[in-house]
Amino acid sequence: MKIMHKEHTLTKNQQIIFDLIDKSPEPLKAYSILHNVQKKGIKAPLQVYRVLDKLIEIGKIHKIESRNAFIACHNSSCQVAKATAFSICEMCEKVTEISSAGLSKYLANFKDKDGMKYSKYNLEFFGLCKKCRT
Amino acid sequence: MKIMHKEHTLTKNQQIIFDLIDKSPEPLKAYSILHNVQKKGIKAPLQVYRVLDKLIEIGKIHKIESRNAFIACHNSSCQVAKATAFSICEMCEKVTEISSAGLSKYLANFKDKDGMKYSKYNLEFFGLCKKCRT
DNA sequence: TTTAGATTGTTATAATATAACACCATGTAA
DNA sequence: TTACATGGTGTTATATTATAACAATCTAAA
Ligand SMILES: [Zn+2]
Ligand SMILES: [Zn+2]
Ligand SMILES: [Zn+2]
Ligand SMILES: [Zn+2]
Repeated sequence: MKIMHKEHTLTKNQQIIFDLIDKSPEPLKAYSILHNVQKKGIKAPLQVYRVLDKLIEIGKIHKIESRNAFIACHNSSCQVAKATAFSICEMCEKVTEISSAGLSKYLANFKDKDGMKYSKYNLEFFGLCKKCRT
Repeated sequence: MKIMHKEHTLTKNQQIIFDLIDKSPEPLKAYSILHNVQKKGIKAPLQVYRVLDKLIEIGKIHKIESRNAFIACHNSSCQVAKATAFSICEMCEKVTEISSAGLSKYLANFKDKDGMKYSKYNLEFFGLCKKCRT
């Protein structure tokens, strides 16, 4: 199976915003991104949201729905399928993308009561991270 | 194990808003709720959001995070644990709460690479519903 | 070169959600 | 009874998140 999502050539705006998200240790919110790229010429919310939409579409970033925040993808298996899973610490808000072959296989093969399968899903686990548990 | 979440006595505002959500065939958005209860004396967004927060806390409703919408719970097993799963039709936006012992068991027992388990999670499956597939 | 598609820049506005503060009802303890 | 704690309410204002609409520009293929 050919993987092509990493091969997209990003435009200037896309590269600027992706770099910012990619080097961030935590998910970034849209207006925080805007604030950080204004000095690079990206001045309006819509410019940010358009780039975010595109980066999501090509699998370079994901949206953490429960937080309205965006994180770079570091999981080569989830990008085409848009099948994502995260753990979220409710204390410090640390977010980690889960890369588990077992989990993705289970979910991709899950059938609802009508026998319907779903290749696209988003799963968010909530708890306390290692640091916050101690 | 004693189940107590259904036993909450709702206040007037809580009952009004829960009834509205409960009888809706589709998830409702906060401002749509507001619009529909203004004739009953609930006039401000904050009154709605406070009730929504409480109803979520006691397990009577869930939030569909990817849609910013609220749906009544019809699943007796998910309310204490706040472990929820939904299927969402990307065509008609129909949302169904998934009640699968196998799925909830699998997710409750899932361990991440640090061996961490999560009793709280939210899963949203995306696809086409039966009607939209044909 | 022409054309179609994608991207950009811009202003304005819509939609979603919370802060802050005063007031009220109910239950419990002194 | 009084005092206090808790949770719910009403209200105004504001913060945060996201999209509409339109014109201009760039890029790659035919
Ligand atoms: Zn990913
Ligand atoms: Zn933590
Ligand atoms: Zn439920
Ligand atoms: Zn449908």
